[in-house]
Amino acid sequence: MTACDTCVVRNRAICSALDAGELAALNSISRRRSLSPGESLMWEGEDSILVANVIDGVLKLSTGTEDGREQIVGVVYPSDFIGRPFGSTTGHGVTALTEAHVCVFTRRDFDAFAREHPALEHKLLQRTLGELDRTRRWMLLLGRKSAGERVASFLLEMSERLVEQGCQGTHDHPLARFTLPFSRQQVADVLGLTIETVSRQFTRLKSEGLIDLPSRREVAIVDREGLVIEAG
Amino acid sequence: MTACDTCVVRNRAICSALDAGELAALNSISRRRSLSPGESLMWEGEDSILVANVIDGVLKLSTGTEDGREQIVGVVYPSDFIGRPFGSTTGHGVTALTEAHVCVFTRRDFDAFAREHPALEHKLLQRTLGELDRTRRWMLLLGRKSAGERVASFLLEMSERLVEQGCQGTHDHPLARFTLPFSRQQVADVLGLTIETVSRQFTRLKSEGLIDLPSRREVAIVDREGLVIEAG
DNA sequence: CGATGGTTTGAGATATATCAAACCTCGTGG
DNA sequence: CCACGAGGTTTGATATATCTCAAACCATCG
Repeated sequence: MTACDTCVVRNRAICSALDAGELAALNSISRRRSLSPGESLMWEGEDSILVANVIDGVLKLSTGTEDGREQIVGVVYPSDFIGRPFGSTTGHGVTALTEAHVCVFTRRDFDAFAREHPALEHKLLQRTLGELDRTRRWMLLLGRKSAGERVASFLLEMSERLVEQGCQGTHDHPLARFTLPFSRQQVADVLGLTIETVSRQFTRLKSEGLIDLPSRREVAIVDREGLVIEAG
Repeated sequence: MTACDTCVVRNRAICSALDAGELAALNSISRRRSLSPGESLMWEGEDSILVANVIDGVLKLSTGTEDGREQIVGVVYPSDFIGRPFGSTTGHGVTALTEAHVCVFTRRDFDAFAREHPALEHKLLQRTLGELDRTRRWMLLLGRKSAGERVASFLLEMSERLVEQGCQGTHDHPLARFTLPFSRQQVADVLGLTIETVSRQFTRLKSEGLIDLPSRREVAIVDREGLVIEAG
């Protein structure tokens, strides 16, 4: 009985490419780790020592300029893969936004294992291609969208990605209501805006009846149609 | 004697993972194609039918909003891979910026071939991971940098990526002078700015002695140090 | 209850966009 | 050979979205 046997992301993470025996081998080089909100798993520019799978929680990937401006360049959810295999350095830090559990490997071990398991590499390739698609879509937002469009797009994406993926195929209806894993400042860092601008857009969308804000971290989408239009 | 035998990117593209026999098999499902500047190889939102390797030339990957705003989300050079294997649709158009030659596969054929050649998939994974890194770095530029910083960063990146990679390892000195494969409008579409702002930054950098502009498409980097500082 | 950290609101400053005109460059045809 | 026109580029004047700075506000927790 290994940790993998009870792993909740067993069927969705890249590990799903492996059979029982292979999984046992992978398990033997892995280590579980818990992270509290704000705790970092890796730092920008650091030698790429670790890679990991997200079991539980939400983490941000972020870079910054010398003078302290920050940009969140990615957000990862359960079953997502973290880190830079087959490379020497990580271009961004990885920090937990919520309580999180990850399944960690040293890059050395993981690289070696992956090279011997093409099915695993295939899953990783698929995941990486998907992440690249998503990242490029985000570039349109950062390069060309207004503050209002950015915030609306952001809320829609959140409502889609925060769905608790039960093992059974709960067929991915976007949420009408959810708790943001981000502070206002972090939302600003995702969208390339300032905290004040984000706050103003939130209140505007609320006053226009498109969303509701029951509490600081909670969002309810009242008029999804309208929000889609607002998202440009 | 196949087309691959004389291919100039033979040793740099993902094909370098294959031996002579495998290469012959790959060659049999490939097709060469020439593109003139402005010609498109795929369109945004289209079913993902083709993938390709760039042999020669520079191409842009771009998306846009309904109301006509455009954002270039990637630029590909010789030996780069184009398209979305293992996926159903392409999220961005692919258009030649210069005369270009590509080596095209149907996605069906390529997917099948790749699944049987792990070494090829491994190369593709490495390339995709690198592209993801580069794209995320670009997000910092789009989200947090000023117009001046963007243009300076752009020129530095150009000077690094336009190096003619000879077969022998000409060890990648960035160019002091090069011809832009972009119009001013396209530079604006890469940087998320307007054409006027780009133009003004070019003339400013020139007047400050950091660069020279011998002609519309040519750029000479006079003070690389200064440009790096300017890039933020 | 008061302190603290995050958030919202307000007033003003500023970088970039927008609109418009002048300016090159280069190819075409008289 | 020169005049012309067209497309792209630069320059200028103004508008505006977003940022900046500052204060008020609000939940939370000791």
